[in-house]
Amino acid sequence: MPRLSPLNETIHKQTAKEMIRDKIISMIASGILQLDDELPSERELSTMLAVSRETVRGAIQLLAGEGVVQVSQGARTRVCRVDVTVRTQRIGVTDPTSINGYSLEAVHAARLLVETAVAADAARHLSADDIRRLEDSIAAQEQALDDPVRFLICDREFHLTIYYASTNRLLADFVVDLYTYMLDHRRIAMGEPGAIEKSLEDHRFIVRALKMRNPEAVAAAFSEHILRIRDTSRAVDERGLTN
Amino acid sequence: MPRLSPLNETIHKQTAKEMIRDKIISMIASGILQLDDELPSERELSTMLAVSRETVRGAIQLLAGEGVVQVSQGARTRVCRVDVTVRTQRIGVTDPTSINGYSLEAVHAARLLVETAVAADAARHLSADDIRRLEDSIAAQEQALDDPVRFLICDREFHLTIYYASTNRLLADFVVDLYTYMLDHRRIAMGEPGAIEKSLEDHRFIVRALKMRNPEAVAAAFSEHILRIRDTSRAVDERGLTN
DNA sequence: CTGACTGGACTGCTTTATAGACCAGTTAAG
DNA sequence: CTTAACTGGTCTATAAAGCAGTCCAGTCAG
Repeated sequence: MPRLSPLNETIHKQTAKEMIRDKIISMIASGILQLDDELPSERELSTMLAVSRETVRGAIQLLAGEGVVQVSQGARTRVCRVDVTVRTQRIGVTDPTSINGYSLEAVHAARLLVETAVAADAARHLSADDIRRLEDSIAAQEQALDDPVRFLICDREFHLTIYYASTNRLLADFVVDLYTYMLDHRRIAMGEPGAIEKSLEDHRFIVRALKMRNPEAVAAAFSEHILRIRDTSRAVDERGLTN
Repeated sequence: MPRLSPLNETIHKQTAKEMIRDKIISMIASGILQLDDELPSERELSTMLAVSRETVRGAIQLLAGEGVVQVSQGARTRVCRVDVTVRTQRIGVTDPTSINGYSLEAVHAARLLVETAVAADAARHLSADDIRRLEDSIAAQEQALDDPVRFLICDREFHLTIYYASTNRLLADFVVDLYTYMLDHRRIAMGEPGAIEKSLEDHRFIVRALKMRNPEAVAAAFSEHILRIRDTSRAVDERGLTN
């Protein structure tokens, strides 16, 4: 047993407070909660998440301390910062070249391998309903060309619809994880001139291939999309190093 | 946001006691601790796992209650049952056709896609040291032909050595997860006549391809290995249904 | 036999989370 | 404008989990 010795791993204790904090942060990072949105009330959250109100309050206090939310007595708590990440927030280190300890290049490579396969599988099982949802998403993306955050929300809807149309839920969940890991980096990358337009173009191309139900074409289109994301990501990193 | 609504997920609180319990169970399930083996002493475990002795004692009490270990004052605690699973133990349901909620077929498909890619990458980066370790493992496997549990321990060493020789740690970790998920099912499958011999043969073939540093050959050999495992697994399931 | 180990038991303490009550500020409907 | 129903802020009492340290009792090998 030379490489793995489970006995020596220390356990990772996390308080309920921190778990709830992370849960709220991930809602913000994924765009479910947007800038200036109201959080559910403390009492609502406590029943939703099945913890006491004190615990919810603890989590919100942490978030307030980090400047992520603005609390004010009598009124609901509001989101006032959206540049957050679950993991980096917890560890306290922000390393733009790695996600959850994995290099960005590793994530790109994994997406290239798995996501194309998942998408190809989705091409075989996409329902008419799914296709309509994808087209709706594209229409929404066209309306969000100058709002990176809103665009990313549509982008998420678009990608997740495809992932969950595949028949292998294990791989779909894995790909969703990868996609979620990348969200913060994508938000930065979306600031690049032309990045949003290019993404939209890729999405249109992917939908066209999906409607033809041609797995190979879908895989190719997805591969191109991911490679473009990778190159943008590399460019941002390069520029980040010279700044 | 039609498919995911993280707000309604209840949080999953797990006490340190339970985490340690699961950790010990997974050591038993993976064959690191075998029948009649002694557990490390409570004081050793507490320093190893960085928790208090009380917590370790709590975990052991849970295990004793489930009949997994036998404690006796003065002497060390011993393993007295090995038919355990981390997940099923916790959920209380045993479904032989699914792992962690994913269908066995999904796991096989995922392995087929990802594991072959990881193995091919490993072929390009395998060190001489790794090759020696693989050959040692094969020798050990030859000595364990009539002991399924011991064989599986060697099998694990063999597979993990290859996984971690690849350059993409994200995919390697993923594949290790898949492999670990399958351990219980493989223990059952190893009872099939000829299963161990076939596996050993596959391993020899894989090592030959690895030594040639031929990624395509390695991928092909791995693919064959996984397909064989899948077929054995299917056969066991079929038989299980007719019983 | 004996001494060094093992698990068993107990105390005191801190931290975390729960449940419930009440106060104070906000907001929108009447 | 008034008010009633919300919101967050505060406080209590209680329970549980975990930690640290100590001492007891059984086991086992030198």
